[in-house]
Amino acid sequence: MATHAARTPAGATIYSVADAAGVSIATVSRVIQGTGAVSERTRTKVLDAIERLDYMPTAAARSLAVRQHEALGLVLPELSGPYFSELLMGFEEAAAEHRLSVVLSLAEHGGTLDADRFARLAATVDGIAVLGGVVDDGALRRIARQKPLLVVAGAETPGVDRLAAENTTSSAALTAHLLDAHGRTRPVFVGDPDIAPDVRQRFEGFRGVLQERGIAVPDPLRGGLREADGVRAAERLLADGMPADAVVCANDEIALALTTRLAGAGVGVPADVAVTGWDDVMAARYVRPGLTTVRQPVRELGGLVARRLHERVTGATGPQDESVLATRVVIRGSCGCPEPGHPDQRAT
Amino acid sequence: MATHAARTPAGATIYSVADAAGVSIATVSRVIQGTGAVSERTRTKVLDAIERLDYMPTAAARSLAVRQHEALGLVLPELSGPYFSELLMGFEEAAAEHRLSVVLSLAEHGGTLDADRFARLAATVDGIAVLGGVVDDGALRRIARQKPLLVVAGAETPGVDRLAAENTTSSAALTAHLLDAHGRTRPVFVGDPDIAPDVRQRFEGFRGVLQERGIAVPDPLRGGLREADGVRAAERLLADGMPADAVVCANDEIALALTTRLAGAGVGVPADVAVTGWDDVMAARYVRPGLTTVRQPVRELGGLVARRLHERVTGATGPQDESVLATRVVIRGSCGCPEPGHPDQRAT
DNA sequence: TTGTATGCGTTATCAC
DNA sequence: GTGATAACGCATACAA
Repeated sequence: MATHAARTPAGATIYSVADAAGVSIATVSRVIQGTGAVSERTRTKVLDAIERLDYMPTAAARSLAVRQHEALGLVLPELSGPYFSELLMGFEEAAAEHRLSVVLSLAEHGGTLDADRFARLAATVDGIAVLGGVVDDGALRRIARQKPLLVVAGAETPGVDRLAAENTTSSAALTAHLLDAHGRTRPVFVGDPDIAPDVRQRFEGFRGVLQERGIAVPDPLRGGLREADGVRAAERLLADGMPADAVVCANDEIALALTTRLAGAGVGVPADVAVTGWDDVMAARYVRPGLTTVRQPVRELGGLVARRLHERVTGATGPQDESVLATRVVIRGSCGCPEPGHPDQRAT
Repeated sequence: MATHAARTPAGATIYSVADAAGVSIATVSRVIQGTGAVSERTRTKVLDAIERLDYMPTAAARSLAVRQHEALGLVLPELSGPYFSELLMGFEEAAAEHRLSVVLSLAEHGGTLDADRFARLAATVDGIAVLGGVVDDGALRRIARQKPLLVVAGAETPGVDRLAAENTTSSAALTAHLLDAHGRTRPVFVGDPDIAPDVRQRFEGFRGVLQERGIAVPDPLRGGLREADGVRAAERLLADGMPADAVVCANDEIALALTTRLAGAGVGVPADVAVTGWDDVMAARYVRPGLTTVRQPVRELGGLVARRLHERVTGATGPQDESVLATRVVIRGSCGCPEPGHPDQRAT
């Protein structure tokens, strides 16, 4: 049965509580916040009234009075894979530690959050974190003038602070591993550098190693970051007569799907072609061969973002930004290394 | 550089805009909301002033005035696996369609959200959805008296509306499939029925089929829902001399880890023992044999929850709740069925 | 079409 | 220790 709003038509306010307790609203406010001195006697009277009336303060009124929303905003793209979930968890946890609530906005599939929704979000929070590429630069800068704003794993935008996990170096390490440890000579990168800043950085790491060694850098196989894109990349490779003996993929979904599609065509991994991914999703541990990939401290990143934002909001710090968190290459069998005890049972 | 708060020390308000445009705040409010009639001339004047001053309305003030937060709350446990992410996405999308923002609270690992955080969340939204078991009944009922509250996939609580995906029937179907199609005679359930209402329902479906056929119902192998719990379950089975030829797991993580641990001990799936999971995670499609599991319309569920909540908030509907969404058994190789073209490339 | 005035439910600054 | 009372920034009924 619909029960609410039956007992208290308009909801109890601080006034009704004050009335019921026979005190002023100032006193009620004092006992609620534990601020100022209140006699034990009146204190219990007030608490009693609150209990009886099921009083629940209206956050909006408080926000208006203290001129703070006590909330942080977070804008993410689709929540696919463990990356965004982890980021969100870290963010939420850190926010909660500061008694801040988190307001979440998700961009529609693959696109960017429309300016109107973004503005409305901004109006309800004290600071905002945005995943790179999910909001266009104009809207970004417009909001940045008004409230603390952080871009996560995004491109560098003048006047906007940035936080990210390291990409270029680990991509270079991965690529070098393929060439040096496994003697691969025709590596190719799968992923569109223009789709996101971190994909670009991963490609840059790849490109750098090839150039160092005087290997011609093949055009990346451009496409999205989902399984279907991995299948497509595999088919393009197949159609071109497999012009590669190593494939550095922008993420695990692509790598997994590509590997399977290749296997379906009789191309073996890692025998015929080595494959690597990015993110270390659960499936990377369970497939055979295990997928060599890169693990990012995503949760920590999320926490760091929330804390930084809070610092900005409270004005507790200067502009010491542009932090980059270290990542870790996880070696399994898909690059050609001997498979370590499979699967790696340490759940992420 | 920290740029905000430099240009507009206290932030522009509707008053400063009215001043700058040479009109009253009522007019400003009108052009902002598109309510009432405003001459084109003053309209542009106002829009101009807004632009110049970088005016951004304060949501709290509006909320106070309209007596609505225009926001929905969502309480979830840890965001592991695709289940909660999907739910969240469906919820957010539907909320956005009604121009409602979503504020999210995550319970600390495995525990319940503390009453204080829950109350504070409730104070900032118009309605709340809570995942079953994440908030204790007392707090639940207390809030339910004040605001629309929905429990997702939870136990039935008097006075609290509930929404869920179907569990019992599909669990029964899965179990019957194992017994009838594959001639298994010693099935066992892995998961703790007391850990969550849907696990209980899955066990009930399992139990029902066994009882129907006069098979003694073995105690469930109790444990959590993570990979480590699957490993533990496998080891208990191994230690007991494999008293089962079919294992119905409460979710895919458990099933995957258990299968791998069993394989490590020389027990083959599905040859020696059939295994099934729940949720259809990505890894379920990529392992060999593919994992037979159950797919739930989680995203739709999330959307339904948000819409229902919005109906309650706007008072647009009566108490026609207790909806249950249908699920679908996904047959792959781990139950003993011939593997269909692997993997099933239709990304979820 | 536009302006005035009041209310929304808190917090906080004063007096007492 | 307690109580008036003025913000806080917006929406809106009512006048003009």
